[in-house]
Order: sequence, then structure tokens, then C-alpha cells
Amino acid sequence: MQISREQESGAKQKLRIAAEQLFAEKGFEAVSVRDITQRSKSNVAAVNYHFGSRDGLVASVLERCVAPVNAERIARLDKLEKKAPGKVVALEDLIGAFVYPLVHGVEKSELSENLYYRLLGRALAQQVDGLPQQIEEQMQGVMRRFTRAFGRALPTVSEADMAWRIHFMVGGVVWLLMRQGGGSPVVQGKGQSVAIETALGRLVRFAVAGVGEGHELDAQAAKGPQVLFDF
Amino acid sequence: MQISREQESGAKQKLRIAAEQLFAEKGFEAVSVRDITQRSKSNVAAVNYHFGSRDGLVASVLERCVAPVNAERIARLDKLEKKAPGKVVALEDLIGAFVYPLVHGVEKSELSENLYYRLLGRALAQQVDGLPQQIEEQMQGVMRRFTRAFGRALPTVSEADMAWRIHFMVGGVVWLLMRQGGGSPVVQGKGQSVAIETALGRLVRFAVAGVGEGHELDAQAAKGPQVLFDF
DNA sequence: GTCTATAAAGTGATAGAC
DNA sequence: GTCTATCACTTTATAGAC
Repeated sequence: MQISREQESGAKQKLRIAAEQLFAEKGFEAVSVRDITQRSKSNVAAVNYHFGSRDGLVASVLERCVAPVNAERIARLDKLEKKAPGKVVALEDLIGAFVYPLVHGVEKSELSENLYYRLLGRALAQQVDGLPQQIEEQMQGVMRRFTRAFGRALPTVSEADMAWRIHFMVGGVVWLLMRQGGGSPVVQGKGQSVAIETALGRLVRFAVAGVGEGHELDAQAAKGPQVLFDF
Repeated sequence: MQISREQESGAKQKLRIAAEQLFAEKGFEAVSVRDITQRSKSNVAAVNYHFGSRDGLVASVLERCVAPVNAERIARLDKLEKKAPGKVVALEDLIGAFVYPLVHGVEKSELSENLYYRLLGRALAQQVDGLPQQIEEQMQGVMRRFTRAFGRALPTVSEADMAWRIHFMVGGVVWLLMRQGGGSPVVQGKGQSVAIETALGRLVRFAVAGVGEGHELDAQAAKGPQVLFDF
């Protein structure tokens, strides 16, 4: 039976889901083709038939994971910039547009919430070892657009400084995702597990303060370089 | 020849250095025993002789990497708390005590700066998949002590909220380390590579703002819950 | 499309010579 | 301590039957 371009056969889907689960649990390097075909109850040749190779499957999972997040980020940023043309988009709105799309794919995913976030975190962390070129370029495009928008929101912050602040924010995002899926609550002590929306809300507050650091003071008294925290 | 407890034989050291390099480059999962013995120009049995197993070598590298950082963190925190007994240690000093020890081991390391930070970042990120129990416990002890100290510095912030803020700060640390060692500059655009001290300084500023978020306002007008950034 | 069988190379670990 | 040879097993990938 012919299947439309957007769909995948049942066997292919079963394969992909098993792969996503295992990658989320153990990481992309620590899972063999046999682990995947065993869990999806298919045979060892299936991965190569449907995805060309193990690497092809990994790339496919990475793309399905990351691309929708980036698309949603751009869509939200577009909307914000169109809503008030010529005006500056507020910092908290920009950070929200960058952070909240992370929950966008969870409903469509066949994985549990925890596993989904863990997978997404691992996928984003793969930037360290290099993502497939296509995703890498998409990622760079997103970062460029957001860096520019952040720069407009905080004109007194230098481009290099802004890039670092965004970098630290991204670190918070990736770390939150990777550990959110750990099964055990992240917060020590009384720690109970917490919904991702709550955690993302806290992250946005944190990032607004960190990224906007010193800016409200520059704005109220824009007279040369501020040396508020000097150490 | 007998060697003292603190030293390691030349062969063992060569093995460890090669392992550290390869782990930093490719990650702990993606390096085989043979990769390591080839680079260190020893034989395949050497790893098992000196470290018991591949896992033993990984654990040894993780410990040599992480333990000194944690020890230095505790030492600095001790010093800060002893300097002004009964008084509250300032937030920026606490964050400095948590962050700056990360550069403590680079001089003693035989690795290049970039590789060293990449290795340290990967080691810290291993918390996601579980560190050896000993290190895990040490890590938890450090986090507990710092969380308490942070709580004293910012008494208006709830324990759970504080844990999350520290969590995001840690994310920034891990991400910075993992990407600092990427070879290519982290900062896009004009991006030139930057000394770790500069980057850590920026991270500290970011974290002081993020962790202390809303606190200066609570302090100047401590009248019930603040809803400054509500979205 | 699905599956078995198998190729070809790689894996961690170890016995035993030196 | 060092090294070679080798074991027992796993790895990705593919040829070819159905």
C-alpha cells in the first residue's frame, strides 16, 4: 500500500518510537541497532531498510525532535515582531518565544513526558559533537534571529555580551530538559517532581533577570559604562 | 620499582592522558579500549591491568576530573563563612566560590585548555546518566551546602525556588564548559575565542542577576509576594 | 516489505609467555 | 609490568529467500 509523503509505515514508526525511547534512556551512542529492533519486535535488517543505516536513524530522530521546536520559535518571533511593527519586542516576550516552544512537540510524541524532554535535551546537547548539517544550519539561523532581536530589546548590551548571555540561557534550557527526564526530581530536599511548564516559567524568570542584567539601570541612567557588579 | 600512593607509573599515566583526550574529544561512550591503547602506544591488556576494566578507567578519569573542583568549592565556601562568622555571605561571593574552582585543575592537567574544559563539561553532564556513586554523593554534598548558603544570602526566596535557580546556573556552567572546548568560538558573528576566565566572569554576572532575581526589590520593600514578571 | 543467515570487523577481557 | 594471541561475544550491514 502506498503511503503519503508525510506518513510512515507502521513498521517504520514502531522502529522510530523504540529508537527514541532508547536514545532518551541511554544516549545516542549507547544504543545498538539490535537493542532497537528487539524492542520494536522487528528484525535486524529493518533499520537499514527504512533508514539506510544506524546514522540515518539517528539523524531522522534528531530532526523530528529539533526541527519543530525551531519552527515554532521562528513562528512566535515572527508574530511578536509583526504585532508591533517598528517597535521593540520586550525581553520577556523574546525569551518566552525561545523557551516555550520546547513543550510544543510533547503532545504529538508517543513518548512519556519525561522521556520526551530527556530526548530533546540530549538532541540539543548533540550540538557539542555536531548535529547533522541541515539541523545545525537551522539552529544557527534561529540563534542569529534571536540574537538580533535581543540586541534590539537591550541596545546598551554589546553584541558579544549578548551572545554570551543567550549562551548561558541555552545552557539552562538544555540542562533542564536533560535532567527533567531523569525520573527522579531535580530539586533536592523536599523535592517533588514538577510539571515542565512550572519549570520553564522559573527558567524564563531566571533568564529575564540574567539576560537583562544591568539593563534597567543603564536605561534609567544612561551615562557611560555601568560597573555595578565588578568582581 | 615501588611508587608512592599518590603517584602513578609512567605507563598508567600515559594511558590516563590518552583516555582523557579521547573522552574529551568523542565522549565517554564513543571511545574503545583499543582507541586508548593505540594513542598511548601501549597494548590492549594495559587498561585492564592498570584500571581493572574499561569502566574502572572511566570512573578514574571522572573522579580525577570532578573531585578537585568540588574540594576547591568547599574550601572556598569554608573560607568565606569563616571570614565573617555569623554574617551572611554575599551572593556574588557564593557564586564565585561555586564557579571559579572550575579553572582550578587546568594547570595540573596534561590536556590543552580546550580539551580540559570539554572533558570537565562532559564529566559534569554525566550526572544525567549517573556518575560513580562516590562522586555522586560528593556532588550532592556540595549542592546541599551551597543551596543552604544561597538560602541564607537570599532569605526571601523559597527553598524550592532557590534549588531551581541554582539548577539553571549549573546548566550555564556545564554548557559553557562543553562548548568552550569545541575548538570553534562559541560566540557567533564577530566571534573570537575567549579566555575561560572572561567567560566565567560573564557567567557569574549572569548568574548573580538570575539567582538574585527579584531579591533586591523584596529587600527594599518586603511586603508580601512580589509579582514583578508575571507571564 | 519482512526475514534469516552470514559476512567482516570490532568489542572487552584474559591466559600465559617473557 | 609488558605484551601477544586469542576467546567469546557484539557490532553494522547486506545478500538473498520468501
